[in-house]
Amino acid sequence: MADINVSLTARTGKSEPGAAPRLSPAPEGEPMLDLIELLFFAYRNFVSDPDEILHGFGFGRAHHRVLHFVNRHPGMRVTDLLDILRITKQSLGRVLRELVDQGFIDSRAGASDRRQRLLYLTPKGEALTQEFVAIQSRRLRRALEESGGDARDVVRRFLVAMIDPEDRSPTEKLIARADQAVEARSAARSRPAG
Amino acid sequence: MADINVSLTARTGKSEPGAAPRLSPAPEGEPMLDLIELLFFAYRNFVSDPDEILHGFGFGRAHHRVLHFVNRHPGMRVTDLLDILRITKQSLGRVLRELVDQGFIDSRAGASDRRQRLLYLTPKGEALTQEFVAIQSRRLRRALEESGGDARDVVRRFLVAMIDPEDRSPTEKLIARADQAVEARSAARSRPAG
DNA sequence: ACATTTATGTCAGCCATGTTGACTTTTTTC
DNA sequence: GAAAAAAGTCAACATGGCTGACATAAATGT
Repeated sequence: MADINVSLTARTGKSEPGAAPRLSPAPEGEPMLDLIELLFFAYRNFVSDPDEILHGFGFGRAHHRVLHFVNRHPGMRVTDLLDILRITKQSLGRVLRELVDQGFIDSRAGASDRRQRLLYLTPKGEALTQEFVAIQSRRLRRALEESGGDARDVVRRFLVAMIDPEDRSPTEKLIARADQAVEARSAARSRPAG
Repeated sequence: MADINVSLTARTGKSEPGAAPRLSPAPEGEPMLDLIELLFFAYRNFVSDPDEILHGFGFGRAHHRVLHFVNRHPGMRVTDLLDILRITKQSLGRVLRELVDQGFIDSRAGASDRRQRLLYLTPKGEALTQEFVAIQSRRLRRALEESGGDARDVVRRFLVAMIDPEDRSPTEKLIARADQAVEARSAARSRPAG
C-alpha cells in the first residue's frame, strides 16, 4: 500500500487520556469500522491470486467462479450454476462458451433429460482449478495458523453467520453435498475395480 | 439461493463409512474448499447491503468505497485515495466528480500546498456514509455474536493475516490513524469551547 | 395428438468500472 | 528558471454485469 500519508486534520497526537467513554451513546451499537476495512483488504488480496493466473489465459474473475463451482459439482446443470452465481443466463453464457471452446469445460447432454447440458471439467480445466484451490487454500491455512487454535471453527461459524439467514441452510447443504461427492470420487479411485 | 438441485454423478448416498482417511496424501495441505466458498457467499451479501441503497442514487460500489475512506480520513488527498483503492486516477476521477457534483463530497485546495485537493464529506455525504457503516456493522455484530465469545479478536487476527504481508502493517496503521482521528473529533465535540 | 412448459442458447444493446496513453494546468521544489 | 509533483481531462478499450426479444429441442400435461 506504499505507506499512505494521510495528513489528518486532527494532528493533536494522543487522544485525551481519560476521555469520557462515549458521550453520544451510539444508538445502533458499536460501529465495526476496522472489520469493514479489513474485510475489504483481505478479500481483495484473496481474489487477486487467481486473477493473476487467469489473466494469462485471457480470462477473468467470472471464469474462475464457473470453474470453481463446476469442479465442486461435476455434472451440474446450467440452471444450477445460474442459481448459485445469481447472474443472468446471458452473462454466464459468454464465459461458459469461452471455457467450453477453449477446452476447459465439457458440456454433455443429460441422459435422462436431453434438454439439460451437464457440465464437467476437462483434465485441462481440472488442472487450472486445482491451482486456484491450492493458492487460496494456502493463504487461508496460513492465516488460520496465525489466528490461534480454534480459529478455523470460529472463522467458519463467523462466515456462515455473515450470510443472509435465508441462504444459510441451502449454502451449507451445497457445501456438504460437494464435500461428500469428493469423498465418494476419491473412494472410487482407491478401489478402481469398483 | 432457492435450494439448488445438483444431481451429482455420485448418487450412491452415504460415503463409505470406514473409508480410508485420505490415501492420496494431499501434498499441498488440506484444501479449504468450504472456507473459499463461504467467503465468496459472505462477501457477496456483505457488499450487497450498501449496493442496494447506492442504486437509488444512481451510484455503485465504487462510490461506496470513496465515501467510506473519505469519511475515515477527512481531508485526505486524492493521491492517498488512489493509493488505498489501487485504481487509476481516471477511474477515480469519474466517481469523484459525480460525488462532488451531487454534493456528497467537498474538495478544497490545501492550505500549505495549494496543488492538493483535500477531500471532505458534506453533511449529506456523512449521512449516507453513516447508513452504510450502520448496516454493515449490524451484520458483523450479529455474526460475531453467533460465533462465540472471543470471535471478534479471532476474526480480526484472521482478516489481518489474510492480507499480503507487505500490506499488513500499512493497513493496520491506516486503521489505527483513522480510529484515533475519530476519537479526537468526538472529544472535540464534547468540549465545543475547545 | 397437441399445447404448454422447461432448459438452453443467442442477438443486440446498455451500463458500471476497470484499464492505457497522451496531454494540460497549477504549484512547489531544487 | 527548470524540473517535479498534484490534479484533472480526453479518447479508446475490456470485462462483466444488465434488459428485452426470440429460437430450438425436449419433456409434460390434458
